Amino acid sequence: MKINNFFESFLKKDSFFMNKAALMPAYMPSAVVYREEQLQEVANILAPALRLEKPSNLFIYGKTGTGKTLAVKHVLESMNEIAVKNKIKLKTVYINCKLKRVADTEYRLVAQLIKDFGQDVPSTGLPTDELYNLFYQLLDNEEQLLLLVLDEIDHLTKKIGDGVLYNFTRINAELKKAQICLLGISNNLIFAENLDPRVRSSLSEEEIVFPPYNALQIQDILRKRADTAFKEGAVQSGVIEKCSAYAAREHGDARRAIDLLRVAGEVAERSGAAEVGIIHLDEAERKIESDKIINAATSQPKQFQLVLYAIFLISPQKKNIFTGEIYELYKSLCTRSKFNVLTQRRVSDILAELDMLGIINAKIISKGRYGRTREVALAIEETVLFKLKEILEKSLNLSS
DNA sequence: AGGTATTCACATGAAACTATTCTCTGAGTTAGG
DNA sequence: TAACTCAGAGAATAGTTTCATGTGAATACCTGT
Repeated sequence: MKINNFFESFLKKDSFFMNKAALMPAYMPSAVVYREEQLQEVANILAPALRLEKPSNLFIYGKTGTGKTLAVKHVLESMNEIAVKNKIKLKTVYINCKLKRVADTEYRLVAQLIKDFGQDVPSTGLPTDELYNLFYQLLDNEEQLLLLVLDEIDHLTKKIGDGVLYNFTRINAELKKAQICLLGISNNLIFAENLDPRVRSSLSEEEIVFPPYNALQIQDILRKRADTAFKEGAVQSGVIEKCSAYAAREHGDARRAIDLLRVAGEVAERSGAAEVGIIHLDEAERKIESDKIINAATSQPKQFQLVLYAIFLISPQKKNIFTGEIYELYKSLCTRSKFNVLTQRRVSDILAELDMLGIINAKIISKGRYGRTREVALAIEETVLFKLKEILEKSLNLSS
């Protein structure tokens, strides 16, 4: 009954949101603003594709939330439109290499490509070169040009090296009828430096850098999104300004600003406030931070959680913890709760990964005569720590 | 005192192994003609 | 004889282990003054 009442009043109370999708990460606005220059450049470079001449391979750099993906998708879309209208055999494929279990290995990348050509391949069991062969056949059975966008390409090479890219750059030589043009997108500005020189030179025949947005631009972007997302008058004045100031201070990350605004809206709505105010922004920022960390921690495998839990246990007494101490405690935790014990080698890697996730701060120090080790400290707030600790205890079902 | 050499406690790298998931193949089995 | 079943071989992948090598600076050990 109580629940019923709750839903009733939930329905009656009208939401701030008109179209929340406009603040979701997947949203594609109809126009890209403040990226005209880059947009034009991309278009210039890719335009020959419409005449079925292979454009230069293109490489796009820029930090997160600078509109790279958006701009490229826009260009692709309009090229597709024109290609369809004029019956040009141009095919564009967009692949995000970061997506786990979709395109984060060589095999899966090619499998994904084949899928885009309308064929299905098993997720495992076949040799990789068979996939390549199938892909060649599909591609080469008619005269066409493939525009292949590899988003977050740095993740791919970090994980499996640049051999794949080398293969792709060489494909053209083997194709008879079709042509393939590569377009890489990377968040990492120095990504190409540790790439095979051959790959680098052929991959980045052209390069475009996307600069961060400045505060005013973010503000404008934000306001446009907010206009579609929120109902009239739902957002207090000053909120958008503050929100964009936050994001600009970081590094001009528009996505973060948009997330922040959406979460602030949700927070405000849940707390029953009359409109979205500046207080909600602060809370939203905290919530995003803590959600991110809790999410990261709980989605890790059990062994990671055990290591993390060991750190939790030691941290109240000591500020700087060393690998050895963590490992000892971890070992006893394992035996006590009947998990198998991993080697110190592995735990060392796990610590490095926890550091990457931003859950701990690990610094490698030398204690001179007393060896070299990681100096580990927790990187999370008290409140989050408590919550996380509880969750871990439950999921590992150990207490005390 | 000043300079080298040691030494610790891990870090870092490479290769190999394990378990799981999946396909493909061919031998053996079954059922229908 | 065609269709079916099922075990075994081969792949891809994630997570580890094993073995080998690297490393920064506090100490131990010299050395000459």
